[in-house]
Amino acid sequence: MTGTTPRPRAKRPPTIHDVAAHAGVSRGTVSRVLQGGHNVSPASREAVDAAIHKLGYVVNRAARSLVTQRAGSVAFLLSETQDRFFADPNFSTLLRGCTQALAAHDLPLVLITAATEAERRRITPFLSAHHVDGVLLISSHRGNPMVEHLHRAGLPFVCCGKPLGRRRRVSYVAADDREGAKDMVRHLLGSGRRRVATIAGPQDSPGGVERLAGYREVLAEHGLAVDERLVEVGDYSWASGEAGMQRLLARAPDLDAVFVASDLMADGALTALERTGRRVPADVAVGGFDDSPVAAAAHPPLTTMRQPWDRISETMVRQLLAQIDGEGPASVILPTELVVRDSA
Amino acid sequence: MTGTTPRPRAKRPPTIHDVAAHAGVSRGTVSRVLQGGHNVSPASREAVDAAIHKLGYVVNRAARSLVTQRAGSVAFLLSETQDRFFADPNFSTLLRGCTQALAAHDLPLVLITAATEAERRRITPFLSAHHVDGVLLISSHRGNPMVEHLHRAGLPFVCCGKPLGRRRRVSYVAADDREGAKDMVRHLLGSGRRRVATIAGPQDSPGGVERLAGYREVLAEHGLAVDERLVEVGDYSWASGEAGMQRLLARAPDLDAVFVASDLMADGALTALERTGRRVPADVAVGGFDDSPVAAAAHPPLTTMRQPWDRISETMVRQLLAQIDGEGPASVILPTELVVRDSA
DNA sequence: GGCTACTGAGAAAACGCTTTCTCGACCGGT
DNA sequence: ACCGGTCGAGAAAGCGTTTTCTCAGTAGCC
Repeated sequence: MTGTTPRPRAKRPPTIHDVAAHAGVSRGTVSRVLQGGHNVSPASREAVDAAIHKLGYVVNRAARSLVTQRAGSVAFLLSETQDRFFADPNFSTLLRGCTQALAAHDLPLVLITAATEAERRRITPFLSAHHVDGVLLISSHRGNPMVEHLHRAGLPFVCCGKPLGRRRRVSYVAADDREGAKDMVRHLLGSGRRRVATIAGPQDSPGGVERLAGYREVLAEHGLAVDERLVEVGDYSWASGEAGMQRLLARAPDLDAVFVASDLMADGALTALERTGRRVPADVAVGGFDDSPVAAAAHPPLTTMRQPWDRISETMVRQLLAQIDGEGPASVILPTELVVRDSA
Repeated sequence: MTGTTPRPRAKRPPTIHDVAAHAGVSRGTVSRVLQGGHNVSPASREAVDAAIHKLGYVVNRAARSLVTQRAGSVAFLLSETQDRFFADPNFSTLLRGCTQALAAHDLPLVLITAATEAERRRITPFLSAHHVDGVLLISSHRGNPMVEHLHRAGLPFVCCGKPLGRRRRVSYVAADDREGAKDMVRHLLGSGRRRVATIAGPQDSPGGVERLAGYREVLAEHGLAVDERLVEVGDYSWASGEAGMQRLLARAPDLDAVFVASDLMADGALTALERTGRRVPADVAVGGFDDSPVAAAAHPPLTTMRQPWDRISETMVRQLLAQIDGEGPASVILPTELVVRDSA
């Protein structure tokens, strides 16, 4: 299986010392140039730049970290049940966005999972020891212990989604779930539907709570009493959407629209509707949430609510960098966008 | 600024020096204990352990890196077109698996994307400077420049999937695409089908090539001539599956089975089949590949081929660590598993 | 001309750790 | 007693940066 081929053992990369020697200046001067160079004459700067280029010098981040007391990297911390997030296309979009936003600042992204208690124990020292300069916290379920951990460790962090814990003054960036839900329900009502049901998300997640609240608000706004038989709660999974729809149909066969808090659940709901012979959107209009790939692939394609993931990731990174630079926590809520397809 | 400014000295985390003082030994002894401690008496070891625990000491990785000349982290390098991978559930599984396998070795995973030329230019110095100890390379399209880059940088790396470049002796871990495809086609033939078509993956990806080769092999094995009208090539996307199926049906309306090289394409194919009134599996049997979430959610649920992602990630990490420890490159091919559902 | 003020750049002190190197202590064998 | 050998542990030399601190040189200003 293994033939031992001597891998070309890389010769030591050049150090600041080599650059200094080549440029005929001291190490300190090279460092000053590296830092953007105040107190450096144009001649020196030029000589140093030339030497850097010629030797292919790259700063040694470990050495820099040691003296600056900064890690020079940021963690992307998944403290949610893994499957829920890793399987979620939104997660991928967010991860990609954060990676790229950080890359622009020359900050590598360190991926950390902390779903189980064992994992949390393992990473806690890592975080307290400030092996990263800050944390992008992907989690939202109520009472997440990481929020408290991070706060105590004095580590800057920004949550994705409004945290449901009791601690206030936590920095977070979120889509406007409530407004998004309201827009979607208004859209359903706008097409003349009057018996609008909902399949909400889990009530220990901010999205689940807010989207349901938005649903109720709009019904009230339109003078429609909320009929609790029209409300189901799922867990964002396909199966829970299908099951929820079945229960709704059993309790309220006359419903003519349903707002589902995730596309995956909505796709499940479509299956349940189809099985009972109902046509979408003719008999029942269906509105999803997320604009995930499954929405476009559904039968019929789902009308849904797009979350601004690009802006969310970008904003999270901006907020985190601001905190690392000493600013206080802040929260940002970004608007969602209605995507009209065939289902409503 | 002449007087002593009473700067609120942020309390530094404890260093090896503090531990040594507490334990009444020298710094060297503490370090020896940290390294697993040879040449340390039980008494000293105990004293040091107690001090570490009491002070909550955590090693400073930057300082360690500086002296050991090791980064103490590993990169997960996505050098594929981002969308193709970030949207892929397999990618998430792989990423999660690698993160956890590395965590067991106390190695943080650094996520890096290098899809565009600009990004590649940005990360090349990072890699050549050995800011990571090794790379898990997620890419496969032909002639990926990163393979050459990494080799030149003398950085250990393991590819996910067999690289198609000309350089040999590259370490890689892959699912047995060819055997998997063969098993699936055999399964289709086993249910009595005789006009088995295929929608292959892109022919610049190893999976695409191998799965198509497996298809051809099994047909030959059964004494069936390969009818080129039964072969379509897609790009793994839903849309390309739908379009491919349409073209197949136009060219060969009598086909009674189709082996599709990805579940997403297979789902698209189902839609195309449904539109022409064909029933699955009664009229046409459909076999997918990947066992992605969409497979279970499809109508009907897809029979598919599961890739052993857990074992793949685990094996990749093991191979990488071996290389970092000086061993030569090696390649491992892992078997796939048929998942029978309703579509075939 | 004698101050101060500023600029550019070298010398050197950290930063926290690993790893020699050295040395004393202790052991058994002659 | 003497001697090679082993073992435990302190002293100290770095690892490659950044950041003082210092100082020579040069203006600027009365």
